[in-house]
Amino acid sequence: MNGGMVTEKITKKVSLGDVAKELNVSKSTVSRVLSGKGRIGEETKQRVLECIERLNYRPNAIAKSLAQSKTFNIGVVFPADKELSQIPFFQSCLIGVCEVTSALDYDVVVATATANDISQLVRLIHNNKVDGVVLTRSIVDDPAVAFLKSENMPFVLIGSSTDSAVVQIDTDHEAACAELTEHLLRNGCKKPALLIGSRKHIVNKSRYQGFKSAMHKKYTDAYSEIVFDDMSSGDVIERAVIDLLGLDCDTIICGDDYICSRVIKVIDERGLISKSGIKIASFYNNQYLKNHIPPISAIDVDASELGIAAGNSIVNLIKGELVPRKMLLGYTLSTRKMHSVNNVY
Amino acid sequence: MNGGMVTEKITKKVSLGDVAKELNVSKSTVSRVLSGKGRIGEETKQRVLECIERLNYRPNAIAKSLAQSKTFNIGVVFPADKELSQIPFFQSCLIGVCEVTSALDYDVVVATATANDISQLVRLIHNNKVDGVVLTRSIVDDPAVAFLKSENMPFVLIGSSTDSAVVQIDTDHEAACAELTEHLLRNGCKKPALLIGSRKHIVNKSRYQGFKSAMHKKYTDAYSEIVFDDMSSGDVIERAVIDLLGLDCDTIICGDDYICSRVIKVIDERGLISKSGIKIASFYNNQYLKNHIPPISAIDVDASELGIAAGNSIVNLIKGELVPRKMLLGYTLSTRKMHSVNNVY
DNA sequence: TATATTAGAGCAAGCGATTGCGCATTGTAA
DNA sequence: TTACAATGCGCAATCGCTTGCTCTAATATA
Repeated sequence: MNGGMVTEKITKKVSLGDVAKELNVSKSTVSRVLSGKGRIGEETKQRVLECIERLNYRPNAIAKSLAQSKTFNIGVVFPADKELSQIPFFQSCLIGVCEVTSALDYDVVVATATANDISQLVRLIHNNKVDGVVLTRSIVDDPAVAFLKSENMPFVLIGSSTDSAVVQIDTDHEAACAELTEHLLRNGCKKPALLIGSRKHIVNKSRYQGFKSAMHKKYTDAYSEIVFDDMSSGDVIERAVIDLLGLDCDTIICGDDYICSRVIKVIDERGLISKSGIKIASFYNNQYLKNHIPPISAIDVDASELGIAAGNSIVNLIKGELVPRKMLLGYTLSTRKMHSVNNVY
Repeated sequence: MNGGMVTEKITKKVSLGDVAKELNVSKSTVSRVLSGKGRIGEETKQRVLECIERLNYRPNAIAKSLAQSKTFNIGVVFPADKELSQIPFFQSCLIGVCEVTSALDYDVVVATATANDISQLVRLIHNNKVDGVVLTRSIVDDPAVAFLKSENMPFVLIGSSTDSAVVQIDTDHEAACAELTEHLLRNGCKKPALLIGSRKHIVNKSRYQGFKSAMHKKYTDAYSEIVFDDMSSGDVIERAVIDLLGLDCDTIICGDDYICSRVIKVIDERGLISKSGIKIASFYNNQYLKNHIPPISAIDVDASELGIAAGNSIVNLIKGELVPRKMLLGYTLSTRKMHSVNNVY
């Protein structure tokens, strides 16, 4: 707008003291108009605000942190395990958390972690860099949970925990899996199989429950179940599928997109979809799998919504407000049908 | 280990002053043994270290930041645009950045941004919360780049820029696309088409160059090219594919996984893969697409490697060291063949 | 032995905010 | 008119750590 840019660039950052000096008022006064705490005359207030604007003053968050012993940062733990690092679920969570916390004037600092290595998280906490943490997945005996509790650090978990003291935000996986299963049974499925990862992941336990209860309602025991302890190997999954095919299984419910993609591979390779009419269902199926022909029925979860809820909860928790101990968010059952009518599913 | 836990939990955080007092030395001394700067006698040093250990003292990173006017945080800008939020590429980048910065005692704070909205980034910078920034995608006339330059904030870009002053870390997309194209031409492809997103994304310009130069080498003009301005709509992509099929195109090179998945859908729906033998190639193809039958040839990029390089560069930049202005990292051409021999590709 | 170095450690002033307390000044009730 | 409360602001301590400078004692040099 004007030619003053150059000189402006050269000037050092202006501090609260600078604007106080400029106005011949005390730093307290400036600080108080900024924070809204304390008693300030209307006129002074306006003068201060004008000056702040004019000098382009930006409060230094670090100094504020030190004075208040708060960081205004919340930590997000991001799984870095090989088999999880490709799942967009966490990415969406993160975006959701950022969205709310940013609006509440908090920032998000991330630490990656694996099931065995939480050293980045430990560093973060020990350096006092965050006021609270959100965990984005849950495993049983999670060392991260244990650590955060021992450090007395507020945290919320996206997922479920057997520890009723932790604040949990989750999809109702049990209900979701039950609903998916029932849908399949109502639509011609005779002998479904459930293919999920290790029960170390609590989500898998829930799904297993949902699956069983749906089968039970139908008074049938004609199902199979397979649980892997090591999802990272595609080969294991593929062998399991081959086994299932030998057991007259007519539908495979996959625990996540990764499993689903491997299942598809085995079936496609053998051209079995069209021949034997074996069908596939899944959870979380992402945009790639959504385009699969024939379509896959799936439980869709809005991960960014989980992130948003988690962000709100952790901030409230930090502020000492009451937060629900367990929140269950909705899901969507997408039952996709073929456009050509003869393969309704 | 012992029963002292309870009392330890109750005690307030111990500060540098506490350990100084305990040892009857000055705070400077403690500070200096921690930082390694200044002259300290060997014996005192040992005493201090022992005491730190005994009292379980953790330096307060905030106070350190204030004293040194450094935050030891680096910002990572994460795209939140709808069509990008599902791409695991950025997630891997992030993990890579975290890995190095954590080792160098820096933390990562993320800000999401879209092509139009960089307000989270602005907040981050204005609050003085980071010492440097890494951008994870490049668009022409990026407002984020302009902003960071105007704020005089060090940053590196994962991607390429026409602005030769910015530090860039990228895959050689031009070479990669040329190599992929040549591979296809050598293997029976007669009339390939390039399907990429808007040239606002610099990566697309590069690929276009690579494609053209490969075609030129082969002295052929028998190609089609299609560029979308709006990748977010799957319908647009699908219509484009139908157009291409009408043009006798025998191979489609997709700019990314999202495009690829839509292309696959159209082709699968029509059963064209087997019938007309149309083939698909892609960039970045992820674990889901990797399982596709028939296989897809693709350029693989190690995103976490890009993140690692970016993390190193930004830290060096912050420290005032020299960093290469432009780094090109490797890529892998995965030419997948069918296991059944009659469809080599 | 006298003098110049140097090693080891402390003092105190920052860094840029927040905040409890105290002191005028004004408004209000007695 | 007097006493008291409310209002508006400033003083200075504090948060926990860094760092330039100073001082002393030990060591090296002449």
